[in-house]
Amino acid sequence: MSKENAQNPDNQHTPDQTPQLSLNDQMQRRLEERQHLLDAGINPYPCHFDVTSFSLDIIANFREEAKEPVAVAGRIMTIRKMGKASFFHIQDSKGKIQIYLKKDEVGDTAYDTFKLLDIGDIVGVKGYTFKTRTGEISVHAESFELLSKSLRPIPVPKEKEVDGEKVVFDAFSDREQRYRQRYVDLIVNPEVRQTFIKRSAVVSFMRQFFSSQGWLEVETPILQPIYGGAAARPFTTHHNALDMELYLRIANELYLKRLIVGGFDGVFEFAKDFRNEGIDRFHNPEFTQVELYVAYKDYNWMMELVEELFYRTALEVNKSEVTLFLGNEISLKPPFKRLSIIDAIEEYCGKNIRGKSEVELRNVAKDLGLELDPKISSGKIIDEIFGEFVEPKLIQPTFITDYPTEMSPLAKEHRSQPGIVERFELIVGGKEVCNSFSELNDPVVQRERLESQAKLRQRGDEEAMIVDEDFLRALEYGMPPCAGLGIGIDRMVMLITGQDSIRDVIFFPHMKPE
RNA sequence: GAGAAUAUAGCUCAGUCGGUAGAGCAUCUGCCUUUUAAGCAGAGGGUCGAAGGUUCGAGUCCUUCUAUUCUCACCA
Repeated sequence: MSKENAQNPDNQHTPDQTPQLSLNDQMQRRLEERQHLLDAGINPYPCHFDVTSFSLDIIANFREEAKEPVAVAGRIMTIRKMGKASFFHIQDSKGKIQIYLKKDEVGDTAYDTFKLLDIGDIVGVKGYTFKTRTGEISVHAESFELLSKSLRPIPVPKEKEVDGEKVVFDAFSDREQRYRQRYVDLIVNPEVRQTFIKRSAVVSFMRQFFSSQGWLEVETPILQPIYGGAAARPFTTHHNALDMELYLRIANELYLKRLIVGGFDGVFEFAKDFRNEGIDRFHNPEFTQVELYVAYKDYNWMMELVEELFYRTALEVNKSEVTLFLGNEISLKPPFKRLSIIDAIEEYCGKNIRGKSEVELRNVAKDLGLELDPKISSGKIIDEIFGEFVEPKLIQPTFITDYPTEMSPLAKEHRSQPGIVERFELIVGGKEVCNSFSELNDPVVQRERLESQAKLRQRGDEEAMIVDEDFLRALEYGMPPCAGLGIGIDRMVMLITGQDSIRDVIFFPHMKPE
């Protein structure tokens, strides 16, 4: 599999050749058992096994009168040896099923081999279905086969049913170990597996939803010579042959809009984006965002699309429009509340800031007890007030609309109100989950906006955007009116699956080296 | 970047006033042919996160470091 193995034909280590495994007594014993198996002519790592049935299907389709022949494979999770007969559970991709193994049925040699197996080993079993005296649907083994010997002890928790509720003892719960060794987490914590299955279902449903509208799924550069489309610091890398700096994308917005210029009616991309910023339970340095651009539409149309998308995704994945997120019961049933950012501040702070000057806004912030950086201007002040006093209170899905122009250099000026743009964010549980606007398509205005960003940058704002001449050239050819949308997939999955940390919806969250 | 908490057996955790390491599960040996947190009898397993220091003596007290978790800051 790996290059190291390919270069090392002698990877049939004997125990004393593998000091890198840092053996404890349990691993030592398992290595010895592996050797015993090899000595007995049993390959502990054969090539294939023909599976005919899966655990939960066997249980679902069980009929008392029929002994169905089955071949199942999976990892041994429990063993109960009772002298000349044994019970064990194997776990496959769908769940667990009990196996019953009797010495006088499989033979002495096979039974002795079975006694060398451990919790964690992967086996294939052929036999027939039956129900035990205590009523558990099981497989009566006629033969079994070791498919992979496990060398490390697996922290399998003990489970007990109390009044139909499953009680778990000594669960593998150390977060650090769970994230660093996600494979172990997935083996022993079934709810973790379910979360990631749901994540996959969310993405496939969205993909199907977008595709069925006739929009095109596309791929755009991750390595970008000029990064843009968001306000964030990038990761920088270097291309050797070209001897040039490249940036890992912080967004793909500007590339997708080039494709709208190119004549597609709708394009979307599920994109890994990278932002060189802090890590906490809502932020991972690489995260997934879907961006969607649809020609001839505006942000009002997009709000309706987002309502439908969230609602239908919840129904599809959870069979319910209700979800528990950050301790709150959330309903994703449309319509979602809509509030302009100015109205939201009035509603939650009792302050009318409509038409206020920068000095007046500063006084409002002061009244509310907010310390402000003296350098920031009106738009940022409004954003600060909103972020501090309003956003955390928006628990049920709420569209916040009509942001100050200076905070949104890629959005189109509002059709009837000066100084603000046609933009919305969807806030759920006090957190932003998506961002959208009627896209700015006037190349002259866009150039002015980017140039004023460049000035902010010169004054030390590291997150201000860079002038992207090729993007402006594309707009100069003419981009139709267009609605754009970005949804943070990780946060959306947190919402749908009820997880309170982004690390619980990303298989391998970023960790410092061990 | 700041603060708080945590780090002891494969897993989950105790460990008192500083006196030389404990439990349950897992593992090993023996018994047990429908068990299910199987049971019964016995056994092994520890660089107490790392490095210094105080002390006759440190899992325990002090200092530094590392990682994780939470909160804040930064940030969507």
